[in-house]
Amino acid sequence: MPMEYVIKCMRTLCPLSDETVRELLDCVTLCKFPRKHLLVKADAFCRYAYFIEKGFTRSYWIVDGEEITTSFMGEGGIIFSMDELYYNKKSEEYVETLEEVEAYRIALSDLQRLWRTNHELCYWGLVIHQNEYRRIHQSHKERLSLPAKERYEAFVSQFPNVMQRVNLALVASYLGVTQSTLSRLRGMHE
Amino acid sequence: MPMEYVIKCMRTLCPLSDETVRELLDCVTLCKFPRKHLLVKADAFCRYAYFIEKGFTRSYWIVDGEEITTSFMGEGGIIFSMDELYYNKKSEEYVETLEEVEAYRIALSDLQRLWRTNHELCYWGLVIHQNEYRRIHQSHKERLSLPAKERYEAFVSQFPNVMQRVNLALVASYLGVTQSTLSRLRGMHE
DNA sequence: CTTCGCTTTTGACATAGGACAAATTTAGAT
DNA sequence: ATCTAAATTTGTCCTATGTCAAAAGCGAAG
Repeated sequence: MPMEYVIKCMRTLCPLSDETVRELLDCVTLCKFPRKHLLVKADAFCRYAYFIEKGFTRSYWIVDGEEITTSFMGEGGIIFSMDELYYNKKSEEYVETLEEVEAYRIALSDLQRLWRTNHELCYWGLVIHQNEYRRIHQSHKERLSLPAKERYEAFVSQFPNVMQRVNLALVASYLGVTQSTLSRLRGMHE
Repeated sequence: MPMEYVIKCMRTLCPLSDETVRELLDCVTLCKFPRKHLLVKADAFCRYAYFIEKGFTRSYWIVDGEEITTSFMGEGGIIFSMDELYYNKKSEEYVETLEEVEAYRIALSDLQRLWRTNHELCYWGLVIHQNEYRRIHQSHKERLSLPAKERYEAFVSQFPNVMQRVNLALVASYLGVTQSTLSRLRGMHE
């Protein structure tokens, strides 16, 4: 059955009738991408969102030539350009695969249409936005109130597997410190 | 007509039929609050969301005795505790009025019910979450990539009227600097 | 097993912004 | 106008983190 894992994740968030799932499946194509593939490019339209069935990605900006990682996304997650989906503008962010990725692709126009016409999917969209909003709000708080070392520790306990799967520099830019500083931080205390 | 301004704002975000507006109005009560009133308290349930018709509020955390302002909200905005609305947990944040506020109050349970039963309102909920998510994501980027002075300048041009309406310390904690630093920053260059 | 390239660690020094306290300005009350 | 409390500015010193560059470490390809 296609989208098994993705659908399971969606159904943990809110109820979706079989009819709704069928509607969604009608709009979806399975794709495979190699490691280091750019799913979304800055300053371009991408036209699709991706439901990750397998693999791992990161989103980042380039500011003054520096990459700033803004999020990591794994199985069950959904990838898209906010600028494009919300405002029909070119993306400001990149999204790249960190491993080989299997994902279900959906046209942004279909996703928008489904949100407008199908209440269940609209509610699911609301719920993922709520969760994401809460998450980013929390990390905002941590950035304002915790010193770098504790932010690192919070990161490790929130994403225990990520440190093994990606290299230091990416996590450093996610935490808002330099790679050297992060290296020193984790050198301390064990 | 009640909720004139609020409804107008909502309708700039997405279409709402008169029937839907009536449904919403049925759940809503007008309230007035004095300056410095706590609309939402941390570590407590508040049970309501507020549509601001007139006035100005701020949300904040208290971390180690320090207040950290996380957002300002004015006319047309909606106030609620994420923890409570999303997860039925006690609020972690405070929300206080910075001026006299007129707001329409709705029970969180009614808001949740409306989102579940009324597609138009659910879609409106999705849109406000999209916008808020985009905004916080952007400010996250600024915090990671801009030095304090430029973040201050970005703040001033984004909320030109806020600096006049609130005192320095609140903006400082919003920007993640101390009051003295912010004072020095704006002293520079004019 | 050696080599080449990538990643991480370490070192020396520089600096933005923090902490704390005092001085000054501003704005309500009387 | 005057007094008082609150808000802002300023001074001094301090620390966490940045910058830049060099040195290790490590893993895949020959």
